[in-house]
Amino acid sequence: MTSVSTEPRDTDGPTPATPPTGGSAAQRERRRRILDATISLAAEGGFDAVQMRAVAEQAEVALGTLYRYFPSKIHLLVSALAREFTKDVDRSAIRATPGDTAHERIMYVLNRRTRALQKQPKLTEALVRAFMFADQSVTGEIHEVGTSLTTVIARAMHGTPDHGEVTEEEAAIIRIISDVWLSALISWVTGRMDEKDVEKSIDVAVRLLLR
Amino acid sequence: MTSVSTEPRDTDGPTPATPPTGGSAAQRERRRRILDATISLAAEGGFDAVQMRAVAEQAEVALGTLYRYFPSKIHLLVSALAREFTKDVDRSAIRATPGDTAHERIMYVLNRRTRALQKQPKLTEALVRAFMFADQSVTGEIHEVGTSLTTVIARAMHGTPDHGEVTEEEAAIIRIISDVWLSALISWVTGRMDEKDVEKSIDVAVRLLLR
DNA sequence: GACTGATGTAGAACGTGTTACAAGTCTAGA
DNA sequence: TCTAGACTTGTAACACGTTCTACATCAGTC
Repeated sequence: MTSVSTEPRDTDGPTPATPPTGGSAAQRERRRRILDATISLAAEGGFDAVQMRAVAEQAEVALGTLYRYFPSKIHLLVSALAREFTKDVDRSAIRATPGDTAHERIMYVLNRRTRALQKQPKLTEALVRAFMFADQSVTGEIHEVGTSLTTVIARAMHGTPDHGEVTEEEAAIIRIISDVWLSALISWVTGRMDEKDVEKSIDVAVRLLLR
Repeated sequence: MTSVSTEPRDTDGPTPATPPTGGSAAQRERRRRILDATISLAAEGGFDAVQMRAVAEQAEVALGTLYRYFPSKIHLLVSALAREFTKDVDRSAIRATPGDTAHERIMYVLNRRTRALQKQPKLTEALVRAFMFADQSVTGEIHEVGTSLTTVIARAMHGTPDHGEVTEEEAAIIRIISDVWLSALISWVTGRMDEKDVEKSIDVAVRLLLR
């Protein structure tokens, strides 16, 4: 499925590849349709239902075109995840997070997001599995997701939309919280934790880390 | 690759399936050969090189037999991981972990294991990716791995081979440390962290959690 | 308006995980 | 020893991610 060993393989220069912005209007439109189709299929049937032929058909592009835009299924799903997360970041920039303490605010933000994901279990399963399965070639998209998450938590920590300077220590804490959140999400997706467990495990982590 | 939706599919009763113990001597032997072949192929070429036909050939069993023992590639790899981890647990039971503080002892244990994994990057990549990609049907094997890790950390925390009663709080801390360790391992496998980063991120987590 | 290179389309083809099947082999019990 | 049933084997077939190829279309340039 993934081949780390092969060379860059693409000798052609100007592939639209992945950038969300840039390209003609028609291209941005196609990209949007592809990601919409991905989300829609994932929401219905999870990871397995996101079949490249099905995505291409629903997005009304040829299979080759799909692969020109997203070089693999994993890229596709992680890009979809990145797009969704970016929306959240934009929202979180609008106003301050409610809550009196950093703990409360972080829990507010993460729980809100967790519940949103839990409303669409299939979609979440698809996105989380893809994220976890991603290899080296997906570094860019993964990083984008990580940055979104970090930004949102940092904002919640400080309680203001402007993400000021975070100290080394704060950055470390945020990273750990992200790790725990993702792990919990995986456990939930794979049925090893229920919704309560997820909230509790994050709550414990935040409490231990912020004391 | 994975289908959660299908029925149990096996109507026959006495499948050897997965249990490491039980079955005839020949069966235990076959199981061992299969896991050995898996590890060997993974060590050479990582996840992609563990091809079911190749495993079957190297283990000198038919493809159908391989699937009777391990119902999917993911089961196979996670079982291999579980076997390796179990060995570690057995070793850790033999004598007390060196180190004067819980922090030191935990770092000792995790770093030792981390370095062992880093010596075989391809193998680690294969095992970690499989672990992360596992779905509901692999719960049993995953749990086995989680238990091993928890046990080892608990022992290190207390400094004695006998894992006495762990408090709720300790259990929570151990879980978080496991999460961070796994996340770091993934980041390392996918080239987003180097070896130093892995150690540091765990060190920070342990320090923050044990203070 | 014709030419050219990039982009898109349709569909075949290939590789690997997984399943299905027919026939051989081994084991326990009569 | 013979037989029934489970277990193995070898092999074909299928599904889906991915690649490849031949042709159509479109945008920009002369």
